[in-house]
Amino acid sequence: MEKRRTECPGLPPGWTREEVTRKSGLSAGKSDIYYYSPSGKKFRSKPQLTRALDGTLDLTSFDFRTGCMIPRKQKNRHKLRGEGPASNKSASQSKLHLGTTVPIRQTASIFKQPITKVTNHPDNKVKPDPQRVLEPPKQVFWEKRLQGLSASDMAQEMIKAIDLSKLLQGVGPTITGDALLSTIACALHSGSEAITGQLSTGLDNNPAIWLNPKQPLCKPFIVTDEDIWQQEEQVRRVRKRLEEAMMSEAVEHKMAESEWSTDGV
DNA sequence: GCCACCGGTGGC
DNA sequence: GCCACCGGTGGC
Repeated sequence: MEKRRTECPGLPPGWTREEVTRKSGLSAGKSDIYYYSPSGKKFRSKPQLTRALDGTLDLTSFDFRTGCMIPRKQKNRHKLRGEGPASNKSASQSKLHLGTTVPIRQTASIFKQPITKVTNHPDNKVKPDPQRVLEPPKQVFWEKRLQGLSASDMAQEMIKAIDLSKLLQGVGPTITGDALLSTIACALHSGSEAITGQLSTGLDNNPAIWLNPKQPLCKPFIVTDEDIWQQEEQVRRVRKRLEEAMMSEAVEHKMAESEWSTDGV
């Protein structure tokens, strides 16, 4: 085989390595190694590659020819973390940097990579996940855009949030609002037993009183059938509004589509 | 003008 | 002597 282009395990997903065997001339039989970025740019040498991946990946221990990370030698146990195998520093210089050298990860493991399942089967191959490669980068703090938003129905009328304040009350002076919700959410997700709240009395006045760590920091409460029904009803109303909204949008979409098709092409 | 391909050489 | 790296060029 003269040309081989393969995914490279030492580089981020999307980068490929190619080995081209020289066919003629004095150097016939020798081969050249090329790397291709996900965008298709070709790289002919390690310095070129290093410049392209600068700040993304440390290629100190990257073997350009094989495409693998060279494992650090275990012989010299005094060698500092982050020092490449080609380090020319003398022992005394190394000592000066003891504890101040910022460790640099020597592998590409900060990137999500396909996993090779090792079996005895010789045809076993790495199967990259195309979905992950195609995943678009997220905008920084994109979640922030959702902050402070409230749901509203089609008539721009705000949908009232489910009101738990009457039913659930925190214990102690600071357990209100978000803190109350957090403590309940935490108990819901971390434990499997029934949530009863703190059963000890006098918690508001006596800071030394025994708290049950398995229960949220709220007063005992009873959820009635009426409470459950009210919540369900609220969810039903929201679902109905959503359904109506989606239906009307689908109708609009259909109309726009039919206009487009009758426009003539 | 681009680029695949091979030659030349500096550093080891 | 080897080879990583890069220059140069012929073919398109």
